[in-house]
Parts: sequence; structure tokens; C-alpha cells
Amino acid sequence: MATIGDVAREAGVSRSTVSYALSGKRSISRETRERIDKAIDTLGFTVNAGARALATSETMVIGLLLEFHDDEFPPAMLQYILAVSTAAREKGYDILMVTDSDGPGAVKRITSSNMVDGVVLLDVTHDDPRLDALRAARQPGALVGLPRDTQDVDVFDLDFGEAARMLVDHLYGLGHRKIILVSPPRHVFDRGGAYAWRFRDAAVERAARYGIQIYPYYGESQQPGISRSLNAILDARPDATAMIVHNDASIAVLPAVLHERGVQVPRDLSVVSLYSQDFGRSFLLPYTAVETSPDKLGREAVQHLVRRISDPDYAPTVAKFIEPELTIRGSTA
Amino acid sequence: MATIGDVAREAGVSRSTVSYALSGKRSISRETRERIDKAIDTLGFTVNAGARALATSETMVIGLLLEFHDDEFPPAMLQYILAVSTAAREKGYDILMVTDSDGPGAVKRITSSNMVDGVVLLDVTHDDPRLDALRAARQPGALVGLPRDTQDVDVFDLDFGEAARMLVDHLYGLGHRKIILVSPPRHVFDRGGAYAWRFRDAAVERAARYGIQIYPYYGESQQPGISRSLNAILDARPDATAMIVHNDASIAVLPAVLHERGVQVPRDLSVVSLYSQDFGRSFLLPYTAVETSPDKLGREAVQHLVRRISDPDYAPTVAKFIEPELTIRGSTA
DNA sequence: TACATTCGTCGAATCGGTTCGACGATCTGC
DNA sequence: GCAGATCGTCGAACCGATTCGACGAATGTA
Repeated sequence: MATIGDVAREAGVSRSTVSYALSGKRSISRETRERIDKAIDTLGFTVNAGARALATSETMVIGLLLEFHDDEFPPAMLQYILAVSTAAREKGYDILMVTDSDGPGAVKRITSSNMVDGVVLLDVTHDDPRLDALRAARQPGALVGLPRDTQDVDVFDLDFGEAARMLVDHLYGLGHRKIILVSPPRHVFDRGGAYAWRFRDAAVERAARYGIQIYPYYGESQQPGISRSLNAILDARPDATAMIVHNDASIAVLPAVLHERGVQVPRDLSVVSLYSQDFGRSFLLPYTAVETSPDKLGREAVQHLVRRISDPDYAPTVAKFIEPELTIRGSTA
Repeated sequence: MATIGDVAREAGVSRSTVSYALSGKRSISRETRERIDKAIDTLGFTVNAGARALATSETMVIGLLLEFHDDEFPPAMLQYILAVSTAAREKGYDILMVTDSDGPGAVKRITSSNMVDGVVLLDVTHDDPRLDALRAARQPGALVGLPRDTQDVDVFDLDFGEAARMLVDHLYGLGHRKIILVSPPRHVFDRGGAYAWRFRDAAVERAARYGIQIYPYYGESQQPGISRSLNAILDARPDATAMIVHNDASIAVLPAVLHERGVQVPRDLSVVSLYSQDFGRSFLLPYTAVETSPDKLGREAVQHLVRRISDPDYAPTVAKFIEPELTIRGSTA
């Protein structure tokens, strides 16, 4: 591997001159620059990332922390990963992806060893143990998911409360008075997945305000439990005229379950949900739904993180809740 | 951030002594070691990864290259990612994940800048342009997926030919003489996804040997095309008594399609497929199938890569085809 | 014409580690 | 009791970049 010294020798200049030619931080004469450029590509020189990181204390790498739980649905997770990765690359950053089950340890390890310039935490829970590790680290972080204590951190999430209200309003406006709500699996609540209860509580409260019935249930995460639980719910509430499904795994399975029961949408039952458009396309989901925008979320998190990396006290911390958008797909009446 | 120099001063020894205490490459007296240990945790010292990488030219990072195509099914991809990530961490490596659409460029960038010690290429195609970049790099690489030219590279893949033969044999043994084959989408063939035709060709050849009929079709990757194409295929071949589905997206949708047509498995149609057990659990896939073992594949690739990193000319290059295992789930008769 | 700027380049210091050779002290074997 | 090996430690060189201050030459200004 050629070093900057080799380039310098080949071009007959000093190392610092090569460095300045590379960075453009000082002016270089045209002919010198040409000699350097030629030397660089005869030698096939590339800057050594480690050496540069050491000198500049910037790695141009962002840590991406996630843990895959059994109660999560793979396609959704992958969408976040790709969004973060793509957005980062556009800003010139690479992604160090850590899927360690010891989240706090992983945060500590990659930040304190200076492997990254900042981190993105995916799927942050109410009492996420990674937060202490992040605060102890002297590096910026962006969270996707809402923790209890948002002090000193930047948070990005969908406004699940508003999403719930939108969906309840939509159904209420169409005349529905008894609504089933399928939440994420109980595990998600236990683990502290705030989005689960933020959505449920808002839906329940909104329903109460309208004086209508809402029947909350937990969904399941794996087959055959998903179908079974959906059937049980439908059996238990034959009077319900509408259903809100806040669970990827359940919504993916719902079409089959309804078909098997001979239930037609929206004639017999109105169905609304939350999922991203891409997700809906992989399956056959023709439901009116709130768009969850994983790409927008990932992108915003990265953008903000990058800004904070270049200027650590750039702005007050941010808790950005992106606005839900309702896409009408005709699954309600 | 504390440096090794700070630790040395705090413990009253030289920097090299601290380094040796850390690495254990020379012996250290008990009391010195204790002073150093104490200094390390009063100062909260962690080795700077960049500096270490510079000195040792080892980053302890593995590059993971993948590109997500629309014609792929997200859950399967995620399984590979997690497998590689987990296996790497167990060996002490972190993962630099690159999802660049410019594959060769990405390979060149991360290898020639010495950001990684080696790379894993996911979903390698017949004429994968990343291979030239990999060969030009002076770093070991492990491929998942089979390229045309396997010279100087280590390849890991399922033995798709054998898998096809197993499934055909299985059906033939049960008396089936007219079999539908749903391959991956045409795009996958065009792109050079060798697994697609390795499977198809082996199935066709085996069927020919038995003198039975096999009807090959392309699958689709996105709804509603998937259902539509499955229906069209079933309409076109009412005489077929069995079906081999080599496509994640199609198999995930198949239960619904069959149910809608009133086709019972295995009474009216025998179905076999290829998918991983985890994948089957997310959906409701009760089909006799060959296990695709993404975890085993990812793990083996990483293990071999790590070995080659520590000893670049450790062994002849490897083309390892893991043996398909047939799991009988009663979807055939 | 004399002086102050700007331009282009260089040398040296620095980032934070690892590792080699040296060296005194301790231990071993005869 | 002495030569030789081993142990524990240190200092210095090195890994490959960046960046600061300096300095001669070219340019601009009065």
C-alpha cells in the first residue's frame, strides 16, 4: 500500500504538500497539483483511514445499534437499517452496525474506543439502558424511539399519539362505534416499547372522548399464534364494525384470516392500520393506513446526527415527531 | 479521553509497559500490573481503535457488502446480516456494513483505505463486478453466492443443485409425475443469481432422467403480481399434482392463494419449497422444505474469513456448499 | 523603490498506540 | 562463585496521516 510519503517522493514534494493538495486547505500551484495527481494514480494511493482518524479525530463512521427481537417483524427493521445506511453514505459516512445483545456495552465499546463519530440507536425503549451509556460517552447520538427521559438526546419518532387519533377520528367519522384495537405483542409493552402504549392510550382516550367503544388486545408475533389470536379476537367481538391493527406481523396475516372467515373488507369490517408503503407492497395490504415512514425517520436521524457531529453544541436537543400521514385505500366504510 | 500515556503516568511506569500489560506479550510483575489496572479504571481508559489499527495494521472490523434489490425478500436478507454480525462479534470483530449501489467502488473504498481486515460479499452473482475489486484488494474475502470464476476466493453457498434433486426425488418417490416449478423472478436470472438456475437446471435434469414432466415458471417479487402469477400458473397446469416453490415471496403468499382456490395441501396438491426455519415461523409455512440455513452460511463464511485474515495463505481456497437438509412437514402425498 | 501581503512549499510536531533492542536485576546450573 | 539465561522495565522508532509556523518568491500598494 502506498503512503502519502511515497506519493510525495514520486511527485518530488513534501508530505505536507501532498496532504494540502488532497484537502485543498492551502493553495497549490497548478503544476505541482498535476504532478501529485499523477503520482497518486500511478501508485494507486488511498488515504489510510486509521491514520487520518488518528490525526483528525474524525472517523467518518456512524455506529448503528440495534438488537433483533423475536417479537419484531424483520421487514420493518430492515427498512430502518437501509434508510440509515443510505442517508449516512450520502453524507460521506460509513456504518458500523452492532447487533450486540449487550446494548450498553456495545455503545461504550464503540464510542470510547473512538471507532465512530456518533451513534444511531434503533428501537429505543422507555427505559433503554443504552441511554446511560450514550450520555456517558462524549459523542452525539440520535435515537429512533422515545425514551422516558429525553434530556440531552435527540429523538426521532413517529407521532404515534396523533396517528392513533387520526385513525379513530377516521373511523368515528364514518359512523363506527365499536372498534377492535390490535396492539403489538405484550412483550413489546413489557420491554418498554413506548410506541405501543402511546398509540393505544391515545386511541383509548380519543374513543372515550367520543363516547364510543374500543376493545384493546395484544397481537402475537409468530405463527401460528398470530392467526389464532386474530380469530379469537374476532370471535370475542362479533359486534365490532372496525379494526385498528398496530402490528406488522398481524396485519400481514390479516388478509388470510379474514378471507378464511368469509369476512369482506370493508363490507363486513372496516380495517385501518399503520405500515410503510414499501412494507405494504411486499405483502398484499390494501388497507387505509398511516404511513410509518422508516426512510424519512432514518434520514432525519442521520442528518441531525451529522450536523451535531460537526458542531456538538449546534442546537438545543430535538424531539422530533414526524407527522403521520393517512393514506386512504378504501378499506373503510 | 485518557491515553495510554496518561495511564502510564498515573501508574508510574512507561507507556510500553502499559502496552505490554494490556497485550500480555511480555511478562509484568504482579504489583505493576495492579497499579496499571487501577490507573486504567480510575481514568476510564480505552484503547483508541484508530491508533491501534495504525500501529498493528489490524482493524478488527469486517466489511459486509450487500445491496438490497426490489426482487429480494427482506426477511431472508436480514437473516444473513444478523448471522454475519453475530458470528463476527463472537470472533471479536465488528461489522462495517455497506449497502452502496456501487458495489465495486465500495469494496475498493473500504479495503484500500484499510478500514477493514476483510470483507463478506452477500448475494454474489455469476458475473459479480465486486469480484474484480476484491481480487485487486489485498484483503481476504468470503462470498455468499456462487460466481462464475471462483479462483482465489472463498465461496459459501447452499448446494442448490442437490437441494433440487432432493425435492424432485422426494416427489418422484411419492408418485408425482407432473410438477410445477416456481423459480425466483426473472430479474434474478438476468442479474446473474446463479442459485436460481442452478436449482432450476438440476430440477429439470433430474425430472428428465426420471422421464417425468416439470413445468418451470418465474415467480414475482411484489404484490399483487405474486398472487396473480401463482394463480396463472395453477390455471395453466391443472394436471400438475405437485409444486416446487423456490422463491420466498411466492411461498409466503401461497397459503392464501391455495386457500382461495379451495386447493387443499397435500390432498389436491403436494407442495415443497426452500426456506429457513425462522422464516417459516414468521409466516405460516407448513411445507416440507429444504432448510436454507442462512445462519450456518453466515457463520461459516465469517469463520473462514477470520482464519484467512490471521493467516492469509492458510489454505487452498474453498468452495463450500453446505448440504441441504430436508425437513418433512407433511405437505406432500 | 521600499514595504507589506499573499502564495506555494517545507520541516517538524502531533495524534495514540505497538514493538524492538537494551539493560540491570534475579535466577539457574555447574 | 561465576557464566549464562530469564524477567521486568524503559526509551526510541514507527505506523500514516494532518496541521502549525516559517520562509523565500511573487505580487500589490504607496
